Amino acid sequence: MKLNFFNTMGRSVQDFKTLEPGVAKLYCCGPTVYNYAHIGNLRAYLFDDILRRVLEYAGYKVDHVVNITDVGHLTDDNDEGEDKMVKSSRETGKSVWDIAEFYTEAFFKDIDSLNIIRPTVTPKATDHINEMIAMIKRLEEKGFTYEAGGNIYFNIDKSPDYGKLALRDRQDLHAGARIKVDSNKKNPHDFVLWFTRSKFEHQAMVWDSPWGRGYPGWHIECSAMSMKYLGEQFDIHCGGIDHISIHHTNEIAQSEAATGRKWVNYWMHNEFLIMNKGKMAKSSGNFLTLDSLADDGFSPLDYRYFTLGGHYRSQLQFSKESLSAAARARKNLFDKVIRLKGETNNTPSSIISQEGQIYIKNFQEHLSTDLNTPRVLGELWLMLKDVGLGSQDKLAIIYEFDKILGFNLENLEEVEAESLDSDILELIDSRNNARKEKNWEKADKMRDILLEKGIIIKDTPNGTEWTRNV
RNA sequence: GGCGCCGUACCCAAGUGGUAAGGGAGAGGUCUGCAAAACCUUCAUGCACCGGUUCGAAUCCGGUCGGCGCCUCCA
Repeated sequence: MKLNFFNTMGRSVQDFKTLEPGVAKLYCCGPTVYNYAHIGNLRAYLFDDILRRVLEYAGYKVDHVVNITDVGHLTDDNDEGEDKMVKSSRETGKSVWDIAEFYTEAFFKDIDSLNIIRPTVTPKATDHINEMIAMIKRLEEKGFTYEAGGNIYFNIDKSPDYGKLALRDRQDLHAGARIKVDSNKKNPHDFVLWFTRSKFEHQAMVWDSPWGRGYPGWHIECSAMSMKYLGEQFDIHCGGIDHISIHHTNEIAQSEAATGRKWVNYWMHNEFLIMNKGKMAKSSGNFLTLDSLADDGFSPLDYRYFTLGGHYRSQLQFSKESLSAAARARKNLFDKVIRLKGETNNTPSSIISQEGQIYIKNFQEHLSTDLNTPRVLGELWLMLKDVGLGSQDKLAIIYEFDKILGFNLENLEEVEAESLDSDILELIDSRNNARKEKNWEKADKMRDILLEKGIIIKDTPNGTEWTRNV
């Protein structure tokens, strides 16, 4: 299966070829673990998951690395801002290390509940300080750094093609548009590799280094850890669209300066989730977590379905209304799968018919054309409505699609008929007696009573069924 | 100030030169004592607006209006 992805480097859809045949090396920027991930953050990891699944579907062995940033960085846009980890620590009374551990666990819990396949490696920044120091030394030896005011800076004027990812000329850069430029910098866009003299007090995490006790700049961790786990060159680097101009630009500058050659072949960036006419952001309080969605009765898989309905490179409009639509669609899909399992005695076709193969072919085309998951969902519904297709074929095709969609439909089971309280069973019994007597008024009244107790009644030709009103 | 993206039905959202996918909601119907579920049918002569190119434009070009993002940590 041939894959084509939009590469931010070059801004075009390009054929995907790996450096090493059959192996795809993928690095995705991960979370800073000072707070819960909000659903906008999670959109990025859902995108990573689709990408990873498609690569595996296409036959690649995937080395998937996601960093855990447990070193704090700037909180916000004013000079009085403090380290995020320190801030969280102060507010909760826990140590920065406990904060990091707590939110790292929360992150894994979130991605597990979204059916995101765990990355092959999830390195923590604090476990790789030595690798970062080694890389800074390498840059220092090659003359890309300078020391000023106690900090070590990367000199972007030594990188001729600085800004190539962001498509910007140095001259166009308007530094300090919103913040004061660090007066230690030779070029306003130089960035810190190692801090020893932070303007922020109470830096809780510090390490010894050749330049003094301090802590690393933000960008260096991704360069150091990706190279450790994937090598000095690898295939794909992804992250949010906001990373293009600064973080990834700086990662490229320092990585290629260190090795003297091209670092990453494909750059893939996901767009933002938009809520209330603006991006979801922790700092503005304009954000929701998976848990807060659960409070409104949404399952994590509802959110997974929702994000699949939009293309990863388009902003996605979030609202309770749009999520409800996705939740409804997801439920309809699951119901349909359960019914198909019943009809086929849980036996999908081992060989899909000629007509069915068309859907598989379209499915693959949609994915190989820059991961068009909205079209995959469209294809799925067309297939399900196709009267010329047998149930066993449909089930087999669904399972094929689900390798990417990731709803774990093969293991989907009808909710076990839990034992009901005897008083509810009695109500159902007596309602059926009322129905036999054609006492509809009484029967309807009892149905209302059951509904109040959270039981939905369905009278089918095979008898009365009930489900819990979830 | 610089850079980038976007504007498609009630909502979400595909489609980037050949005559508007899909989902949700809504409407009508079959079935049912009624309901629910299921199934069927229906739902944009038009893609912000104005010009232009073309046999043909939601799609390309120019302009106008509106929205979002980045240039600061940030998915």
